[in-house]
Order: sequence, then structure tokens, then C-alpha cells
Amino acid sequence: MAPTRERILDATAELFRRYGYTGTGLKQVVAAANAPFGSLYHHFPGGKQQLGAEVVHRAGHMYQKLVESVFDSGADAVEGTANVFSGAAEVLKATDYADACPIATVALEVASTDDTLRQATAEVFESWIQGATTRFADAGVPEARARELAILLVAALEGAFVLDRAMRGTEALRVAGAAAATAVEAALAG
Amino acid sequence: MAPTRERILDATAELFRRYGYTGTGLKQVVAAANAPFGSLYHHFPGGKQQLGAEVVHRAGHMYQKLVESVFDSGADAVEGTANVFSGAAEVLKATDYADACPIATVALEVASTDDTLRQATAEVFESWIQGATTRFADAGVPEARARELAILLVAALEGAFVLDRAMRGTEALRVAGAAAATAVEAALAG
DNA sequence: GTCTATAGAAGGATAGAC
DNA sequence: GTCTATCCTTCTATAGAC
Repeated sequence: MAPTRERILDATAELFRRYGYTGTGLKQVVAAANAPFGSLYHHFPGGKQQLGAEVVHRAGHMYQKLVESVFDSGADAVEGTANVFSGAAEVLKATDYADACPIATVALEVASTDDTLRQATAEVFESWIQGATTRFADAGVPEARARELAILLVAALEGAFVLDRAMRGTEALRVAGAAAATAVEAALAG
Repeated sequence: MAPTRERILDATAELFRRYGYTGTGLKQVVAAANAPFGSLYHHFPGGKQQLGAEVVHRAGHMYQKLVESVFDSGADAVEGTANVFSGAAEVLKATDYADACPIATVALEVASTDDTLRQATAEVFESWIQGATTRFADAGVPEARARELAILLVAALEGAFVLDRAMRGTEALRVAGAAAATAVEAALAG
């Protein structure tokens, strides 16, 4: 079995994704992680805020690696972009519209309430944008335009998650994916 | 002064937008609404869930009217689309990155925890999509494509809100707005 | 209909034995 | 480092006086 600290982090990430930050209780966390309550404060003396910040960074990094591997599985940047959205749609459907972005819910919740956590979510988004920018630049898109495409990709993905989780469908991911792929194509052609 | 029931609804909408559903306490609500605690359960016997559902519908409707009036202020659908994003960016900045979409935070929070509320958010999004679809169709876009554009507009707006609130900037709204306007232009030309 | 008081559960956090 | 017991606050919700 994984060490206690890791189990707590993983369990929290899963709970955040479904119930958000304020919606996840620490008692719920230790129950899901099969850990005694005290060990939570042993490993995270900063309490819920510290745990939250570490989870945001950890989950953000893992999700980035996952999405990038899906992107890189495409033959080119256009196909890679399309694959990210279709892959996300599959996961969303398979988890009964529960597992979407591990960061977005927390990001909206803490944006005006906890600046430490807000900064953590901002760093994750910036890292995602950087990763995508590099890929588009490598594909031949001029630097400035590459960053715009990257922001567009992340924003379209996040926005589609909001709509599709609420409406329990994958229409938004499909539409947003097609639009993002078209934008990438245009940037490569122009 | 507005009647108690309205004051409660308006105060709750404002609190939801900033702190979300789970992050907003009912005591906080009655304090902000200048109402005694008991009157909350007099007017909303269904408790927090009923209050939440009514607020989602009410705020969703008001926001739709607001956005549509901004859209209609444009000379055509392309300019209208662009105006929606630039207007949103202004409001976001003016409120210190607090007042974005009144629905999105709640939508993500309740998507997997409360089906009544989830349905309320879904109805609001569908209404927004319908409103935008009509406008694009009236501008000459074929029906099926008009709905896709509408979904794209809403998703891009929501996604940009997530990024910009987290990063405390308006870059995503700017990029997403330009992309949405371009997509509308292409649909009108094609 | 208005308002106060309080119940009962759950929240985050801490102390201290082992 | 592990684990239990407990503190204090806050939460939603209810009861009942006026």
C-alpha cells in the first residue's frame, strides 16, 4: 500500500474533483484514504489550505502529463488537439459525468476567498498553457500566436467541461474540440 | 426597500457568484439580505436547495438579458460576439476578478452532488444556448451550425472566466473573444 | 408573517497517549 | 509516526413566542 501521505493526496484529489474544495470535508478525506485523522495534521501541519495547495499542484501536474500524452499520440497538432477533446469526452461519459478537470471547481471556489490556493490554481493553468504553447510552436506556429492557441485550447476545454457536466452530455466537448482543431489548422496554414 | 423574499434572492445570487454554493452559509445570506433567519425558511420551506434552485434560475435569466443586450448593441453578430467578451472583461476587472458568471461555480459544485440543482444549471445553460442560437440563425447562419456557434460562445466564455479569475487577468477573455468572433465570421461567410 | 433561540450534525483543528 | 478523543465553531434546520 502507498504511504499515508500519498494516499491522503490521492484521495483528496479525487474528492476535490467531484465535490470541490469547500464541499470536501477532512473527515471525509481521512476516511477515503484509510488514514487516522491525526496523521493528516502530522503530514500537513498547514491544515486544509496546505493540503489543498499540494493537491492542486499534484493533480494539475498529473493531468498535464495525461493530456500531453494524448495530444502527442496524434499525428500532428491538429489531430492531437482533436484527440484531447474526444478523450476527455470518453472519460467524462465513463465516469457518469463526474471526472472532468481536477482544478476548475476548486479554482472558481477559491478565486475570491483564498489567495494562496488561487495562486496555486493559477500556476497550474499557466503550466498547462506553457506546455501547449511549446507544442504549437514546435509545430510551426509563431510564438505569440502559439500562446493564444494554447489559451484557447485550455479555455475551450474548461468551458466545455462546465456545460457538459451540467447537461450530462458531450456535445460541448465535441463542438469545442472541432473549433479548437480548426483554429490550430488555420494557424498552421496562415 | 424591496420585499424580503427578493432581498434574500438577490443577496444569495451575489454570494453564490463569489463563494459558490457550499461556500455560502445561510446565516451569511440573511445577514447580507438584512432579514431575520426565520423568514428564510418561511419563504423557502425547501431550505438551501430550494433557495439555490430559484437563485440559479433567477440569476441565469438576469445574466442572459444582460449579455443579450450587450450582444444586440453590436452592429452585427460578429461585433455583438466581440462585445460580449470585452464587456465581460471590463466587469471582471472592475470587480477585482470576483463577478464573473453567476452559474458556473455552482454548476461545477453540484454536478455530482445534487441532481435538482444540477438540472437547474443545465436549464439555464440550455436557455443561454437557445438565445444565442436564435441570434446566429437570424443573422443568416444555418440552424445546425447556429447551435454549434452558440455552444462555442457559452463554452468559450465560461472557460475564459475560469482562467481569468484564477490568473487575475483578462487575457483569456480577449483571446477567446477574438476566436469566437472569427468563428462567427467564418460561419456567416461560408 | 416576523423574529429569537436552539437543536443536532458536521466542519476544521488540537492535545496527548502510545 | 500512529491513532483516539475532544474542543470550538459553523452549518442547516426547526420550534415556538409574538
